[in-house]
Amino acid sequence: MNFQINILLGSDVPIYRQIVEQVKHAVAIAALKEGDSLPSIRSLANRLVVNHNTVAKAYNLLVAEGIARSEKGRGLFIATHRNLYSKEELRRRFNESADRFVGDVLMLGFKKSEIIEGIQSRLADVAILKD
Amino acid sequence: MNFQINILLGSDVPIYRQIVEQVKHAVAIAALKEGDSLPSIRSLANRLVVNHNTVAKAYNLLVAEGIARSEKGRGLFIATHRNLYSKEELRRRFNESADRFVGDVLMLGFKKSEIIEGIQSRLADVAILKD
Amino acid sequence: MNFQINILLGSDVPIYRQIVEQVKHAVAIAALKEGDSLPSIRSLANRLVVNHNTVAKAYNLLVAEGIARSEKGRGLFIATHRNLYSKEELRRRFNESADRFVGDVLMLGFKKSEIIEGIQSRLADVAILKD
Amino acid sequence: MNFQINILLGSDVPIYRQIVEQVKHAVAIAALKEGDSLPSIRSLANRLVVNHNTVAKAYNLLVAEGIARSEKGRGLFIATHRNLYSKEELRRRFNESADRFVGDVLMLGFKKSEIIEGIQSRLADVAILKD
DNA sequence: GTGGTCTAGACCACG
DNA sequence: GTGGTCTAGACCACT
Repeated sequence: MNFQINILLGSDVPIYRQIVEQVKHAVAIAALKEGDSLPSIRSLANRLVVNHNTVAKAYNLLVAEGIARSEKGRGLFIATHRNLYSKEELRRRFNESADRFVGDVLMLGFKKSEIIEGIQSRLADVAILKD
Repeated sequence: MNFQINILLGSDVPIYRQIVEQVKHAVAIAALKEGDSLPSIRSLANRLVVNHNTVAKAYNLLVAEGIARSEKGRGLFIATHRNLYSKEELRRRFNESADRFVGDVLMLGFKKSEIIEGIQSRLADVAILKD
Repeated sequence: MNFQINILLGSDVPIYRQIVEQVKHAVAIAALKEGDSLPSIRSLANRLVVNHNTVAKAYNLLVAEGIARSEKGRGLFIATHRNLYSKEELRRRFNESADRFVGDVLMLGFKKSEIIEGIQSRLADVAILKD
Repeated sequence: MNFQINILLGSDVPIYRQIVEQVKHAVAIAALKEGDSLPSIRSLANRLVVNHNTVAKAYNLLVAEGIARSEKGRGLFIATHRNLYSKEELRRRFNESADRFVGDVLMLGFKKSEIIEGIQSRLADVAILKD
């Protein structure tokens, strides 16, 4: 299973949301498919060196959102894939993120060409991606 | 002066950050230029219907980042641009912003090509500026 | 951990700055090292008998200057040192600090030689450190 | 009369205190002697490009501290010279300023030798000084 | 428990 | 009028 979770401790986005979003992303790019199992709470908490309550919170959210389902005593499994957001919602979120990014780096003094190049370079580092 | 601040209450991004980002954006698109004055803390607080400390916090941040300068008893003004950060720090901050952005939008399911296009489109807005 | 903060109420230098300066000083003389935790906002506020927001403001400044890093729900820690500022900015800040200091003590009537001697004597305290 | 006042607008020490301290300093180094006249409020305010109330406040303080005396319709004159501070007070103030300066620049990463050199260089720029 | 955000309201210093 | 500091107390998110 080519599925991996990495968290940033210093980030402003909480750890449990990082986990949720990374699972969502893995589902979106089909790195995780229906029926695939997720690591156990304790093993993942152990691996990420975070409190197991944090992982539990993320898993609860995934279940609440219908992305995963829990089977008592067996673990967590990916549920049927559904489209998670509407097109408009996706575009709105994209623009929100993009505008913050652009504002930040423009104020740092980066030029347009440098911004494009920089993004391309960071994208190149990302391993598993369609396109 | 065609400069306006609007905030979204109930957003997950704190009010003071919304203010900071909008001022940054205004500077980036040259709606605010060196020497321009910002609305007074209390008048802006009044207009946005938030507490004046919230505006003060935003303004403090702008001062800390070298974007504005404060003159006691006179008000806040857009500062002359100076190269505050070292090359490494600039790169670090760029990567931090870029990784956050890339992480966010990849999780939303956008593809590399879409991300590049999206950024280019958002950058078009700031055509007035360098590069 | 031989680290203690004491404040003078009624001083003309604000409480939050006293805290910032004492933490900086502790780091300078290596009484605080990378990874060391700072007292929690509320416990320090309690101990100093000041409002927790005042401590929070001091801690925010330390984070902004890259001296500390905050981990939500865990506490504040001394950050790894990084070269935050550009050469020009470092020089500018040095000169700013130096000019303020020189101005202050010249106005007190100290002579050049006394100033140099005085600084050397204060620097002796931080003998543990570089150079 | 080799007496000059220069103010820093961006400083954290208020303009009126800068004026007071510079007059005190001039008295301390005998650039101003008993009976010397000070510039008129309006002329000084004009020269420094500050509000004349600010100059008036400074002059009031100088009179209140017994450093100057006002003669109605004629202007302000330096009063008899007295020692302004006790030795202990002077030393305490020196150390306070020195410690803040040292703390600041050490945190900026400057080394002891650089600090001494830097101070010497800034002192060299100061024009009128005994020693 | 931790830090982060916000409000309401006060007082001060400066111009 | 301006910004700066501080208090008291609330609520939230995270671990």
